[in-house]
Amino acid sequence: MARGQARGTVRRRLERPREQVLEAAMEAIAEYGPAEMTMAELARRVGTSGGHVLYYFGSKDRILLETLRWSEEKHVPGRAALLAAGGSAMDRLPAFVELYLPEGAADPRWLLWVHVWGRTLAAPELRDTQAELDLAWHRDLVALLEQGARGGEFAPADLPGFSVRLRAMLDGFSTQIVIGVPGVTREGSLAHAMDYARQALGRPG
Amino acid sequence: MARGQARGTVRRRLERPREQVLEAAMEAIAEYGPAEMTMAELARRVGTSGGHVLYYFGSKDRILLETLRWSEEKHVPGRAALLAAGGSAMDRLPAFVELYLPEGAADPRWLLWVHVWGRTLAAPELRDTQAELDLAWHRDLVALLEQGARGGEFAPADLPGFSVRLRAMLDGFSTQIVIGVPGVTREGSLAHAMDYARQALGRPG
DNA sequence: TCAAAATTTTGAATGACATTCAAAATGATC
DNA sequence: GATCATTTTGAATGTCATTCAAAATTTTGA
Repeated sequence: MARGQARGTVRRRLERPREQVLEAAMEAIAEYGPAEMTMAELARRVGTSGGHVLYYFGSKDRILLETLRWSEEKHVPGRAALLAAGGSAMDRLPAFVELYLPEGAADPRWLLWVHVWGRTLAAPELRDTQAELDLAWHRDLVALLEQGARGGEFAPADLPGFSVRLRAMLDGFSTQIVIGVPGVTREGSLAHAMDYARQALGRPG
Repeated sequence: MARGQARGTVRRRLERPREQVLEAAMEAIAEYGPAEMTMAELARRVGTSGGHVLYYFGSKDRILLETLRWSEEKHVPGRAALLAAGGSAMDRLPAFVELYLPEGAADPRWLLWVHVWGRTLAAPELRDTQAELDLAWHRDLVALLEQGARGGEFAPADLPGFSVRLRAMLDGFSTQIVIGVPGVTREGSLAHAMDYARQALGRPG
């Protein structure tokens, strides 16, 4: 996974340069958006030079991709807790969806997703990481659903298929939320998603 | 709608400059993608100067937005025919979905959608047109569904709500198709969408 | 038909950027 | 502590969208 950034070498000036840069990138993205975040500004924030940031990460695309990964990783514990919590899966599903959706318009994590989508054809090396991050959500959603199925909460169904469909729907809503389409909210999107989920997974009887 | 481009003035050099530019833009986007299409290249294609294209359209954002509109307009007749065709709405729904989805990876219409999403926060003037184009799909989908409901094909339900959910799902699939996520295809996405539709609109009885 | 007025068209700046790179600084190794 | 490897810098480079003043062309009104 790592690529030479962390192979045992000791750092000189910057403490945890990777962390620092990604954190600064996230802040800059929250302020300006991914396209408007410049190497110079990012360098200024971590107290180094633009050239150095690029020496370290290789390209702006890679910085943004690593920032997306870093931002996605923050959700892992929350999802794990949700999976471990026990109880009704259907009752936990809204919390899962809430983790998935953007916090609101201009949520930096989702700004990154949309930005990275737009860069993927030109920079196909972005694809693997996206697939990997997506798979993490898929796995955990399917795991949650399987808990529900095992517990008899809903009829045995094509759970992975449902996960694919639900996440596609959530991607659509998330896109609209993050770019600020008027009238599309986190709450409304959650309601839509749960409407679909209840219909698709409805009680066995 | 028009803004001074077409208020009765006679054109000089270029015949139908708007059409020509948008057509050329579409071709360039199909070849390079929206971000990589340069003003210089676009100008070359229509035999004018980069400065002129911008004099005419104001900004690259506006060109891309107008190109998206132009590209969307091509779907209007197809949708209208579908609505006028009569017969089972559920049977016509797949054709609607096929119109909605990208033709495949790198479909220029969908490259434009994704690109415009990414520009929307920085250029909020893009929002109205997006909403307008989206509304056209929504209206026609609801109209098709209402035909089905009137014909007793499915139980009376929240048709507009279903349209919102289905199109969110289709947006999610379309994004993945257009950026070339491996394994996500037009056919699979159609099947997913119809799976949802049948479940949500299933027979009254 | 012609001259002023209006519009279009050009192409050369401008200013922002990501990226590259050679040189300088710093740290590791023996 | 001298050599080697790595990191860091900051000044080019090259690519763009965008701007703008000047030139070309068309329209208008007599």
